[in-house]
Amino acid sequence: MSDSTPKFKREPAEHRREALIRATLSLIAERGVQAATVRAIAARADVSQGMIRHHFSSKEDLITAAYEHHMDRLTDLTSAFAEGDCSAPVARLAAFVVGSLTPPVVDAGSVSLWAGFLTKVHDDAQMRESHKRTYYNFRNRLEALIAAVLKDAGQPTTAQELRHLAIACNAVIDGLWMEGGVLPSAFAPDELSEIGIRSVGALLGIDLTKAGQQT
Amino acid sequence: MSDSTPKFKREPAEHRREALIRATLSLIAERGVQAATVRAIAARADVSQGMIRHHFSSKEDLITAAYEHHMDRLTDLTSAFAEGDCSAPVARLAAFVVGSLTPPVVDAGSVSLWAGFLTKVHDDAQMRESHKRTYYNFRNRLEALIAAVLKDAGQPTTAQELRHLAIACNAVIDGLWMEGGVLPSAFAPDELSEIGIRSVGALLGIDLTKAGQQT
DNA sequence: TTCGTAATCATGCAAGTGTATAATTAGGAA
DNA sequence: TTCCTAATTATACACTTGCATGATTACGAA
Repeated sequence: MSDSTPKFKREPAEHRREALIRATLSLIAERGVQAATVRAIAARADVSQGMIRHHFSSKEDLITAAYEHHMDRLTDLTSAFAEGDCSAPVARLAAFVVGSLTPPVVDAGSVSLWAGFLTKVHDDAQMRESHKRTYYNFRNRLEALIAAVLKDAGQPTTAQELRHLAIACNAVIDGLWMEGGVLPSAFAPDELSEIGIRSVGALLGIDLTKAGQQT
Repeated sequence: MSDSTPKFKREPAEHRREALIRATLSLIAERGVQAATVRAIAARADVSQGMIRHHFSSKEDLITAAYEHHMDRLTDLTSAFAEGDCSAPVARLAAFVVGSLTPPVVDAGSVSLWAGFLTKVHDDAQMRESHKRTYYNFRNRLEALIAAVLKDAGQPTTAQELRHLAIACNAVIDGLWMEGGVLPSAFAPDELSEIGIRSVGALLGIDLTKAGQQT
């Protein structure tokens, strides 16, 4: 039997894993967690449903992997703003804030995705660990930026004070990010990032508005 | 056929609805949204599963009703703090913030519940409307408290400025509330409310720490 | 070329889902 | 008391879910 066209193609395991994760994320972002069924994911990735169990130990495992991928991407996306050519600490912090509060980081699908995963954090230990990791990852980057800004401004701070400031700034950013994603119509364009810049500035006692505008 | 004990009792419709909503909320808070099945809810409410369709047009309808009930309760719980015997605006605002950031408002089940509902906001119009209502309800109460504080302090403000401050304060509170519920071990007792008090104070340019301690 | 094997697919299964339906029955009205 | 009706239950149905199984098949190694 001479086959003309192969019925399927063998891919490196890593490619397949990525494809399945991408399919999962797009599905959840569009139609919610409950829409991410084994069959739907396989269909979107253009593979048979058996592939999920072959490349992941369970569907839950895939979901967890997708969550980590998504959160890491969000953090990276935000950090990329701060890593720009601007060298002054205030400018980098301002860029970080603006990056967190504008598309594509602020996005309905992203928030919905995040909320869906949050529900699993409650009873899944692995998920909780994953959330903890990404939370601290983001907050620690923020704390480092804040420390640099304060040092640059000649404002001495204790470690505890710094920690509190990072927690507070993180909270404003998270809160604004969330509402911006859920109720985009409730805010004017650039309103969120403007509020973010001013709020973080107020929390630190430093004016970030000039640094924020130049971005 | 002489019946000794009745096989069931007839209850006013409102009682049954409340019982079903309570059962739904406790179930979701404990084991997540996906655990809130028709059968599980009925079992917890000690009724047959047919009751759900009899008192609500669908399971989704029950879920929505439960969501509204929960969010209204959270807002009421928080507002109750501000309505205390303290008459000074700063004290009332401080009490509002502390109330938002301590149990029972800060609670793992509450946050998980809220996150579960948030995923539905994305594609269910009725849910989105409900979320919008509760969000504005909370934010407007906060804005009123802020306005009173600023007026009391003799700080004139424009409407837009007031709006921005309310959005920002709301964001910090939301962010802190969320992380406190999800990662309770990440914060010392009273650390959240302390950060909240200081942050809101910094945003408004007013010291709330004295007013916060007395609560 | 031949062949082994791991990747891939097609199919089936048991459990659980929301909903529909008809049979019961409590409790007030006549 | 006797009925009537709406609240309540019990059961069944059609469908979806995640997972397991065994048959295929691509593709590198020998």
